[in-house]
Amino acid sequence: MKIMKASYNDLVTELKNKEIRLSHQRLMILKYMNDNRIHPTVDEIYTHLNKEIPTLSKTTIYNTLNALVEAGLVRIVTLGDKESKYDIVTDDHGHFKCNSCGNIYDFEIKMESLGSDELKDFKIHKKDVYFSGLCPHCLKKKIEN
Amino acid sequence: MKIMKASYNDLVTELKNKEIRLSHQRLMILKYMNDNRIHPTVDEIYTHLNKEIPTLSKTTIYNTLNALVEAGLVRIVTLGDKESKYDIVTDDHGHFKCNSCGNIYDFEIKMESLGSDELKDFKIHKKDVYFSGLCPHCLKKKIEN
DNA sequence: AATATTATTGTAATAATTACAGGTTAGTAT
DNA sequence: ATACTAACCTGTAATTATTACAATAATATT
Repeated sequence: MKIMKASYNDLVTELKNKEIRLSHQRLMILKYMNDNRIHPTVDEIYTHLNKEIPTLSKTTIYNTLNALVEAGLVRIVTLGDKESKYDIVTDDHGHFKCNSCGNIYDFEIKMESLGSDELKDFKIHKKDVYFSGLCPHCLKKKIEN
Repeated sequence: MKIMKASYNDLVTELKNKEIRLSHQRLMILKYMNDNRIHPTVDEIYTHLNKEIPTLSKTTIYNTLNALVEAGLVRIVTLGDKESKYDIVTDDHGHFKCNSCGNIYDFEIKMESLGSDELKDFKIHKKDVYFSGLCPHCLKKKIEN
């Protein structure tokens, strides 16, 4: 997993490598994603960054995220909620969603072991593994009550 | 996988077991899901059934599907599209979505092999595996052109 | 520093899903 | 069979995430 958080300069380099033009908004969005590994929604990004950039528009966040997804720097996580979530960790890993608190937990997974004979003639571009249930924290709470 | 298609009477029994009241609409929707294993959207169900039940409302389809999901007779498949898809096969299996033709293919998968130490204290209710890429058919077309 | 290209912003449009109220139907008891 | 009650169906309106678009602003290059 891309656990290491990148420095500001690294982010600039990443964007340049992908031929994405630099802008204050884009860098702030990418920096937020890099510093806060919480699979944020557009709204969460907006709420947070709006304090620093009061003129920020949600459209910009959508546009930026779409560009980052296109460039492979960010992945969309669709866990059945209405709002899409965005993940800066693009290496293969699973997502667990707690149905009680809503938190999302990453977990490692051996994607190779998922190969299926039925798919031998398919070209697989993307593999997503989503689990859901109760996290240890909520499980404990539930037992106590 | 629940490959066997159920008879009409089986469907009636299934609903009664889950304490879902019988109605013409519900039975028709369930029958459609049972006969057409295409992971249909609400709109597809509506378009098809509207021929037989001209007064059918989309709200009814939403309500019915929500009830069926609640009862565990149907699963929602969220593959990044705007519209949700619904799957009557509730046994564990993976979904492959072709990015070219949009078709969804089921494939078997050993969900047990997906266990992760990191999740040993989690209560897992649901496991979803989504792949995407190109199906053999579209792959062949692409090579030819 | 000037210019051309691209990004940002705000508003308006789109579209999936849900809320709601009134008429209808299914299940049950008589 | 009939009547009754609770639940369902339907159509419209509301909600909400995302995209489209046009005018303004910022970025990169010469």
